[in-house]
Amino acid sequence: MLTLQALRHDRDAIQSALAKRGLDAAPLLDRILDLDLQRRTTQKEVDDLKAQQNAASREIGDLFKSGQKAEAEARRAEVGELKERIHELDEQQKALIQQQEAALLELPNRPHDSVPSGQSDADNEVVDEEGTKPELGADAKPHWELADQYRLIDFEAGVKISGAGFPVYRGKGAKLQRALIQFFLDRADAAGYEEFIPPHLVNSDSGRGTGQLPDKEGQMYHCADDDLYLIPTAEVPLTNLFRGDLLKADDLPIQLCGYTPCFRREAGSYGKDVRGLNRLHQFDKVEIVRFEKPENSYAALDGMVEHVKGLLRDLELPFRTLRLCGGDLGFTSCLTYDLEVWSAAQGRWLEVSSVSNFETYQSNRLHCRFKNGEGKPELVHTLNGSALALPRIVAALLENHQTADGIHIPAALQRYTGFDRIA
RNA sequence: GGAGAGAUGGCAGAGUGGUCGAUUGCGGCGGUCUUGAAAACCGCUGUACCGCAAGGUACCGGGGGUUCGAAUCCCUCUCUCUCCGCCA
Repeated sequence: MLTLQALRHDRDAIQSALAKRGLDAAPLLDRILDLDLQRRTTQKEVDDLKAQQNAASREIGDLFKSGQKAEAEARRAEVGELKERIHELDEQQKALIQQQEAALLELPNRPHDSVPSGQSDADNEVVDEEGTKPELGADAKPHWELADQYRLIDFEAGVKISGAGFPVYRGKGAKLQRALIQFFLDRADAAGYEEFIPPHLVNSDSGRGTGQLPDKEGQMYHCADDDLYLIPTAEVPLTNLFRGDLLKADDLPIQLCGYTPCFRREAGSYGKDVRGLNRLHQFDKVEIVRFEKPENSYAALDGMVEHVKGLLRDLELPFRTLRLCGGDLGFTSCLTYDLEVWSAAQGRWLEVSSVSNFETYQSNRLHCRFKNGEGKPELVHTLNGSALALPRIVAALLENHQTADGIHIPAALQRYTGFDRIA
């Protein structure tokens, strides 16, 4: 969430930045600042009363020690009244803080200056486009047909054992998954990201830390008996590794990566979006995460985008980069680049990566800080990106690289698959 | 699942009702010494909120209670550790 300090100092700028999301934040901002004023007023009052009580307690202690019992008893009665009033004000202040927290949670992150305003994904800005879209014949097949033809993925078996959105990979289809994961991890490692294998179930504190809770409660699978959530992305456990920590300036930047399965309920999805591998309840992803000093975070963001582009180039997939508009920008993000690959047989772009800078929005909830040059604790900037999510990559690989005599495996991937063609 | 022990500042670890926001060590910062460094010695070194400031308030796992006064006593929750049981 945004910091109160930012809201106090930059209210108007924040309001106009949030307008790019199509959000009229004025009422909420007014409410938060009003609650803030009330809280400060109450605190001043209660602090003064507590100061009186503390002073009285010290005196009473001294009186008892010097044997002035009567005097001490008299003072005790006085303090009784103070206590009542203090308790009352404490409760008031607690309520104010609670309301303020709730209001702050409703407020999304402030979009970066470069974020275009817009309503939906139609208004996203295409930053660049790279690679050549293949010319496929009229008999080109979508990936779900190819997956069936070459016996790579059994969607029906998945339906039987779990339900829709839980594909079963088999044979070369399974090997391709494993090859991609290994390829992505090796590339992340080469780029300086330390590999982690985190838990796949997390507690609610972790969900709150990265902003999935309370905002996207319904999107995560929840194990009610143990109050644990299946991770929707490795971002959650990886970022929460440093929840509550005070880092040294020398520790930064921190670069992590990890492969995990990801679980998403995807309530409300339908139609062509869910066909084949386009949208799943369980899928595999390699995630990269960075903790940065504020002055470095946007350079780091560019570096992450470049890293992802390198992967797509080596997979010989045509792709484009989008700068998300305010309306499409995630709740917790300041600036997000989406990378999309061209799905030749479906004739559409598929999102395969989302790279974001959250600035201090997550670290404020996480209480993750570092000691800056002056030795003062300061919130770190957090960033993350998919590098990469597998299903749509597989879809694009199958569709784009289909030939009359099978599916060609990109050269960079062959040492991982152990085969150069699926036939 | 059963029994017991514990949770204190960046880390380690004292503190069992009253100047305790907290002894000490390590780490960090500054200084003396040195050509430089190490060692030694000296000093400083938690966070948040309110306040122009002086200063005030809160925080010893979370929540509640007793008391004029709680790190310290009571209740409760969470977590960690040890032992036993079960088990990949």
